[in-house]
Amino acid sequence: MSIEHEIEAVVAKAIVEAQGTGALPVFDLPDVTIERPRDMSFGDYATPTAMKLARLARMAPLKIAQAIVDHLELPDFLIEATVAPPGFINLRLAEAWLQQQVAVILDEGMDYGRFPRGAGQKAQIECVSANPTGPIHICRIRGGVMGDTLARAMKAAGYDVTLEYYYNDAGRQITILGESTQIRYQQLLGQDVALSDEHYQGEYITDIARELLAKYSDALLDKPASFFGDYAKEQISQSQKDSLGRINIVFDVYYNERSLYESGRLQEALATLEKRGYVYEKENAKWFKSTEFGDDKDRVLVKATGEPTYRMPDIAYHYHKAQRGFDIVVDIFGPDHHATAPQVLMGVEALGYDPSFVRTVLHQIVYLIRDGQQVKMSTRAGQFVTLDELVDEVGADPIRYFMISRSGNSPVEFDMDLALEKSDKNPVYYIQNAHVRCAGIFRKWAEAGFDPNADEGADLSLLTHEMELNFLRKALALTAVLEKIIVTSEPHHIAFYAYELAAAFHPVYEASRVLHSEVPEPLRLARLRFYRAAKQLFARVLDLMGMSAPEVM
RNA sequence: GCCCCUGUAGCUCAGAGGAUAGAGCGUCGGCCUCCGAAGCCGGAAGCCCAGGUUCGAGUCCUGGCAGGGGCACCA
Repeated sequence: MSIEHEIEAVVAKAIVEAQGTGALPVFDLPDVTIERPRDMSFGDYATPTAMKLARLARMAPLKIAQAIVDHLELPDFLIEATVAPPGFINLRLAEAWLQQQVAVILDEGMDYGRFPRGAGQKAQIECVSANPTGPIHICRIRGGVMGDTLARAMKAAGYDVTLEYYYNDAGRQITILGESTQIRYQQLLGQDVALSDEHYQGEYITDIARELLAKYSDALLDKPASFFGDYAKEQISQSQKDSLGRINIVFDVYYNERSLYESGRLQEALATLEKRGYVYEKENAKWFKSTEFGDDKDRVLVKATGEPTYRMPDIAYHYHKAQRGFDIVVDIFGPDHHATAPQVLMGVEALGYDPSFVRTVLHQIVYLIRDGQQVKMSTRAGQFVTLDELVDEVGADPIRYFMISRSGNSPVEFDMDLALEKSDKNPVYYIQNAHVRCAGIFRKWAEAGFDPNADEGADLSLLTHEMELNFLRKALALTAVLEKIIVTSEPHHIAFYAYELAAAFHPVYEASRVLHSEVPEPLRLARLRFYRAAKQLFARVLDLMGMSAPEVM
């Protein structure tokens, strides 16, 4: 449990106690909220509960606050509770307990900040879900990083998380892919054929055709376009997986649309919708009465040609998600899917499920900036920067960081020049440098011939520097940050947290020296312990972001 | 026309209904004889407009204004 929740419980208990002694009138307890005061001088935590209770209790907020404080049983981690106008209760952490966080961080290691919110719950996060027709667009990569980061937070909260990628491996797009590859293949063999505007123009198609030529020479000339489509699809899908792996995104499940047909789930979903009376025929097409769920017009499920629209498998897929028993499903959609997301939920509802287990997370576009200019991209026209190129150019860490460095509701400007910058201007370096600086201390310490584990059992009560304590206060906030990410489905909070943690660290590093000659020995060892914990914490936080924690840069 | 997102410092953005609205970049000014200055410290500078809800609104509601995205029997 986060410390905030522990404090909530303590305050709630005090209110009940106060009601028991008659210091407060009896009323139903509303939620107690705990926050960090703006001004640190007020304390470490605060609650505005007394002000919220004023109406219920018909008392002055200050009096309520005082009554609560009078009945407060301070746990060992709190040293002081005070009342401040207009009715805040401010709470202060015990310094000795704070110092012990160093030991806790080292004890818990890569589990630091864990909490059991999701224990026993199955969660699914769906993201990227790009079709295997070309390199993944940078916007989808954003969704992927958001999804993976959210998955890491949810795992820290004990959820059993399935990271899932849904893709269309049948239908029109694959047909066009096959034709494009076939035409390139024929061209390589000197035939006079040309791509139409509809075909994929990218160089990667020619690469695949070249591969086929090398493997099979001209033996494929009589193969149908579908052969080329299947081959290209496999190649592209594999390279998508490889590319995503390079930025530490590994999906647990690749769910393909074709399986919805093969398993009969799509047909079943459609039949169920029909049975429930949400489907009608018009102009030879089957329409979904989405207006009954608030849509502004009904939508086609099955075209006049007999082919389902993309909407039908989407609904069937979510039908299956519901059947698979996930307690929480998170769908991450880019700007091109904002409008269709609600329709899927309407489908789920029409199928008889409460759609509230599905949370849709929307995000805005990504602009790629190079030399101060926006790089224009178009998949079909073959103009794009691929994920591989991006990784080659700036590395995985900046991609991971910048993709979650903004709220999903804001666009991301991915500045490749900034990503490469090796200075405090680049938040990626700024954060990782904190880890590097810690590593440097231990490297120097070992090089000087000292016992590398000399800090074991150090006296942590010597860590009295205000900046050290500030860093530990920040460390303590990790659980609350993770919880906020899960509650709001907004993974960007971890990026801001990491930066703030680094910003709390660097002043310590400047002020609280370890290896300098004038530092007394017990203090040196305590500080060494502190930096060991700091290093561990940065490794933990970087891992939560899917980033590396380098020893040197 | 309808739907979604966004208007916070010169720029890019945080801000879970609470106290004096926070960062980064830029700008101005300080700090290296010992662990990475790849860093630290300090200054100036801001909530689109109008109503409403609330003890309390950057935050919630309504209406404007402005910008972005989307409204296919494409995915």
